[in-house]
Amino acid sequence: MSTPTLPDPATPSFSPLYQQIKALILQSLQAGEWKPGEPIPSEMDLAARFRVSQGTVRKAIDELAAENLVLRRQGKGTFVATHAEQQVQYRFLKLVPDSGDTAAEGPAERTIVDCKRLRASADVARALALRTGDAVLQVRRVLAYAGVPTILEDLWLPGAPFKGLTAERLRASRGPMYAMFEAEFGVRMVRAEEKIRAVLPDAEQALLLDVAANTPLLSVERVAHTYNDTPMELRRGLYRTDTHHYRNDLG
Amino acid sequence: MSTPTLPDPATPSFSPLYQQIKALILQSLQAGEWKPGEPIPSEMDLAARFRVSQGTVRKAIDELAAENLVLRRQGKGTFVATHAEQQVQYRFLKLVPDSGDTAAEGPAERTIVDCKRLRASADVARALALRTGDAVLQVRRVLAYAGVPTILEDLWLPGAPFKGLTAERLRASRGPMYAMFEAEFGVRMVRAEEKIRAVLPDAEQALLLDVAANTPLLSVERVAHTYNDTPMELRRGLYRTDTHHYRNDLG
DNA sequence: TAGTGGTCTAGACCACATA
DNA sequence: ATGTGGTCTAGACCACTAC
Repeated sequence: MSTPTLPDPATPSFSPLYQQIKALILQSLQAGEWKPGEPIPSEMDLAARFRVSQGTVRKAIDELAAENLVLRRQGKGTFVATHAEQQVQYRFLKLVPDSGDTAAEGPAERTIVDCKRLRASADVARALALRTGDAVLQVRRVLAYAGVPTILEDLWLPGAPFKGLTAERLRASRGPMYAMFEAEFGVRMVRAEEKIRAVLPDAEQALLLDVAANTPLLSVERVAHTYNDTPMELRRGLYRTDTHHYRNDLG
Repeated sequence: MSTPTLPDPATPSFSPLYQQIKALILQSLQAGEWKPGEPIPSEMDLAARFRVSQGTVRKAIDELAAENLVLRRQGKGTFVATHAEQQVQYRFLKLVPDSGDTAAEGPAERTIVDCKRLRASADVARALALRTGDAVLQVRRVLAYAGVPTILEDLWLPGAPFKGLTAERLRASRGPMYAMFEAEFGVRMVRAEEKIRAVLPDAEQALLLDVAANTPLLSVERVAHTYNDTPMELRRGLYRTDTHHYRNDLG
């Protein structure tokens, strides 16, 4: 009944109480106090823990839910969001078949072309907030739909958090790669930004995607971030857009 | 002091009260009871009008604000969103210069190439929820940055709501086209969806964008909707991505 | 000073899921 | 029956804006 985990509400600090609560919950998420897919404590429990009203906790969780960090399920609880969810699988992949029938087409067939350790070039280092020459992993893979190679991806990961990642482990994993990152390396991708251009493939890329050298392709450069906006992946994708398109909703 | 504009809260219907309030406010927005840029009544006024608590009105407005239909300004009021706002200008345009310095580059130079009335083809009619052969307007324009033609747009508008739109009026208007649609035709674009592909230009397109015929370009097909998800514009853009890129944030 | 939206609380009741 | 999140209310106080 004495010092709460929290700055005294009587000294309102500078940010609203619910923002402070949100930050505290975020810290627990980041620290791994609750694992992806698991429920976090109920609103009442959190309210007691932080010595605020349930309504204040609710507003904090509302914002976390809006940012897709947690998932509310009525009657059951609030759960730590995960890329392994069936409903939100491939959250970051916006390429959809022209038919619009995502389900009929089934999951992509995935081929790991390559996975090697190397030293970060200047631009890779900049994107991952590393220093040039730091250890990184580079993965190249191809995704095919109905036997048609459609996506060629090169991705770079910081060496330290992904120590032990090999082509074999990539081939062995079933679901989305980001789900594997969560389960095996404790790295949760929370937000990403993409820069999209139209390009022509080089000879090797054309071969891997089975297209002519003059076929225009989407170049999608993605930087994915974990908590605190820490960049944890640089991904350069080449998308064929003869049977698929990149879909974007503008609110 | 008798019949409220609202179903009796004692008969809760099937959707939450705040959703019903939201729908009623939406109707007033759609009917033009308050014009773009103007304030809507205060939360207290709306609560009295609908005979619910201020908190319920607040939650309804919260959702409208999250959907960018209204804009809250502390201490001043809640305002009908508009495309003419300085801060949210070009809400739907995701092409940004590679330098990232949007401001330094200044607004685009706009050239109206063409504006004509014609009959809707099958695909245009489908996108605009019209019948093939219905009257539509077609506009073609080029946007240039620092003298470099960068965007070539063809857009189709339903004939009826845009009666009286001419190339002259387009050339005369200053701000974003969507702001002009609001002010001159009472049509507010609220939501849009885009399908993006990589393509090669035809001869005419290459000429207008001043690029070689084998230059890959982004094809951005946008359908913009007004209230009630009514499609009101089909726009096909060709973007040069040598100095700009399409930027997308994935939450 | 008055009015607006923003925060915080406390309590009642509802809808859903589980045991 | 119990516990969860979801809705609704009422009232107090804060922060910002305008006059």
